[in-house]
Amino acid sequence: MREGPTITTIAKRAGVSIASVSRVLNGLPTRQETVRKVMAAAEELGYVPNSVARSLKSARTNQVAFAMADIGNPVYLAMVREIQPVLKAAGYRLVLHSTGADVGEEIEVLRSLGERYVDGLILIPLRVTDELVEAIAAARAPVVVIGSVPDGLRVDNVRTDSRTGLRLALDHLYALGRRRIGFVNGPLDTVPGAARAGAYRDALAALGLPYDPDLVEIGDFNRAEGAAATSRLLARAPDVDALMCANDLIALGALHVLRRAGRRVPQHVAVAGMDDIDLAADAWPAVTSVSLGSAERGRAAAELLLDRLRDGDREPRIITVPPRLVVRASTVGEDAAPSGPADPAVPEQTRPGAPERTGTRFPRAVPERTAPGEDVVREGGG
Amino acid sequence: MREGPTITTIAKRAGVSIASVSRVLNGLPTRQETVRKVMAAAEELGYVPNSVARSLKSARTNQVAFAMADIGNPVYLAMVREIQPVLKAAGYRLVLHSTGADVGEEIEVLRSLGERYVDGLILIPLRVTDELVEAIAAARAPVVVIGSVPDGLRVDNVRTDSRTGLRLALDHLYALGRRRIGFVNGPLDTVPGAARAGAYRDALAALGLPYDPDLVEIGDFNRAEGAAATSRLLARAPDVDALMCANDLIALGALHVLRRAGRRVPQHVAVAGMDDIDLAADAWPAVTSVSLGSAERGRAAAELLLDRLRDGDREPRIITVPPRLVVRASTVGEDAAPSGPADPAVPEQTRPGAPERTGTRFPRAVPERTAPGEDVVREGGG
DNA sequence: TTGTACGCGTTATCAT
DNA sequence: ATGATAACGCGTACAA
Repeated sequence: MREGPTITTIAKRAGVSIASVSRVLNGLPTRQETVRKVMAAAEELGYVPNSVARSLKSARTNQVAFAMADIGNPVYLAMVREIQPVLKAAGYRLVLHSTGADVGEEIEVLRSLGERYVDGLILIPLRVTDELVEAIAAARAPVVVIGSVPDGLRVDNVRTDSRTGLRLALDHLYALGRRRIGFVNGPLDTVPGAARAGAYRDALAALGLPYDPDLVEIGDFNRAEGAAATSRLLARAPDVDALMCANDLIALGALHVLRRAGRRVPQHVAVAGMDDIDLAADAWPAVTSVSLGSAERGRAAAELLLDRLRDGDREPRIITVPPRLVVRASTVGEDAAPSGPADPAVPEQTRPGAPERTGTRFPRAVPERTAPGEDVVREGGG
Repeated sequence: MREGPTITTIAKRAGVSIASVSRVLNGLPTRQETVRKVMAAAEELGYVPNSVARSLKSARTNQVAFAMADIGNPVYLAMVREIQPVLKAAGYRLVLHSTGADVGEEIEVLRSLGERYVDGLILIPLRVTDELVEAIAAARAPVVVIGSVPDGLRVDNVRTDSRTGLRLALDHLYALGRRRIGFVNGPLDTVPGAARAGAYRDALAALGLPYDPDLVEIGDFNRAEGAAATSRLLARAPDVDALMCANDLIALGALHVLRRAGRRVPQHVAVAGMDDIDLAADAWPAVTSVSLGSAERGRAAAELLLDRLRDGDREPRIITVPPRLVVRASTVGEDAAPSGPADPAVPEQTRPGAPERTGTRFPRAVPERTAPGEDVVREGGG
């Protein structure tokens, strides 16, 4: 782990000037003999250009930051998995920031852009305060925000339409005959929480259903809190026949509680979630979910940022990823003998677009049929 | 997004030299009046020190890289979640590399350390080739390797003992009366795959059980391949009464296949996995798993690296995280009435150490009993 | 106490 | 074609 060689080292070794070394290394026109000597010296010394010095000179770091609340969240994880390869292909490294859903930390990340350690930032805030908006506007490097931001904030933006998404799910539940549709939401002071609360009311109104406060509960956007909130809701509204969950983790918690309470899903209570995370498809029964295109949003954000890094002066752009309802067993599953042969599997449907992914990642090679929805045939086995 | 101010800008504004600005900003003894002027100017201009220039001067970047196969893998994810806050607390940023389990990419990351964009690297290779070992030895920055490396390689190292871990699980299965214990392993050309293959044979021998090739199948370390491999194994050895899976994802795939095949878990076939990922505890039935301390290993690696960054000359250190068997319903679950009141919950046990985590993350506030293992009382309901 | 000047490693400009 | 030299922004001896 000795000191690394610099162009100066190479210059001495090759008996030329540092300028020549630089030219050779950068492929600028140089005499063959010089090229040979420099390359040889560089090879022998195991030269690797110092990216810090290069950054200082070029004012570019080839690094991009991604800041989200917690990488443990499947939605953010799905985004990172898309963002990383896109950036990598473009020659950028990824710096990860976990803000713990703390606005202060998000603002701190935005301020830190002044340190110039990255060329840009992809930010996905949970709560959008005035202070955050100011920080975004004052950012010293290009920023792409995933999520809704106030109109007038000139920033590249990737969003989805969770209102329409929730509407898709409620229409689906209604079409199945459900009329007592509960709603387990996340905190109202978060952007998604607030949006989904409004969307729920609107959707009910559009369907001609009354808004019943007893049918609404709030917990955090995770499985444990989702379970707790569902318990409270069940206690207050025992006649609920469907549960709309503000995200899939909440839905998984709901499934757990419903099973414990002896309620069959979907026979007694249909369950739908949002985000279409992998676990939703793998759950038992598989969870009907509104895909908000996490992966697509991640990719779009990365590409938007890369584009902006090429042309810093273009107008801010907004990309909207449409929601899709992915229907699975938790809303349309059917009864079956506990160990008997599978009933006709319920095909997974995607609306409104064409199906882009399946509810399961099992290869065709598996002998057993692994069509989505099959698990439901065992769910109610009692 | 105008050009950021530098110390030169501030110097002019405050009417002092750049040296004075630097002194003030670094808290060196300076006249009060000068301090005031400089701070005022810096404040007005919104000065933020340029980390690139600082790095060039100090030869430290305050960045650390973490390279693993795929952040989507729950084990690596658990590590990142531990590593990130530890590094952050020490003032380091995290640069993420996904190598896709490609040795070439891992070597590339090691070589790139010569670019000096990070102060150190935490690497978790899946396959350890001679070339990789050479690259580690020749690394231009401190490296901490998670996983087993050849003796004699002088590098900070965090490992676990998956052989003993697998032994714990097999002893457990044997104690439960299982004698036809199958093994669903990952690729043999990976370090964990090879180690576990040997451990399986050794453990069988120690227990006085014969080694039966029909009881062994190999797939990749994921759910889909685990399911496929399990299917093949079931076809070849229908009398299998226990399945040891080389990791939890494989175990989840096995659960799926067993359910489809009408085999009850654990009544007909007991299932055990490795890694103790969150999904193991949340599965249905909850999966008995050998914890290899992913989080602990991540934290240990981060701390080892930080320590090394403070003292680059100390001897390489090896930290071994002991495996623990976490017993859950997939091996010790019992029958119960499908919808009746819960049987005495099977307590989650941890061996050999004391229990450090529970099999569920539901809060006590949840009305229903949420003791670990409770799911098993409903599992066999058929 | 403060200012000048140099170096970190690279790229780019300008003579030669 | 090549070499000397000036930036990039910061920290720090050294001189004043």
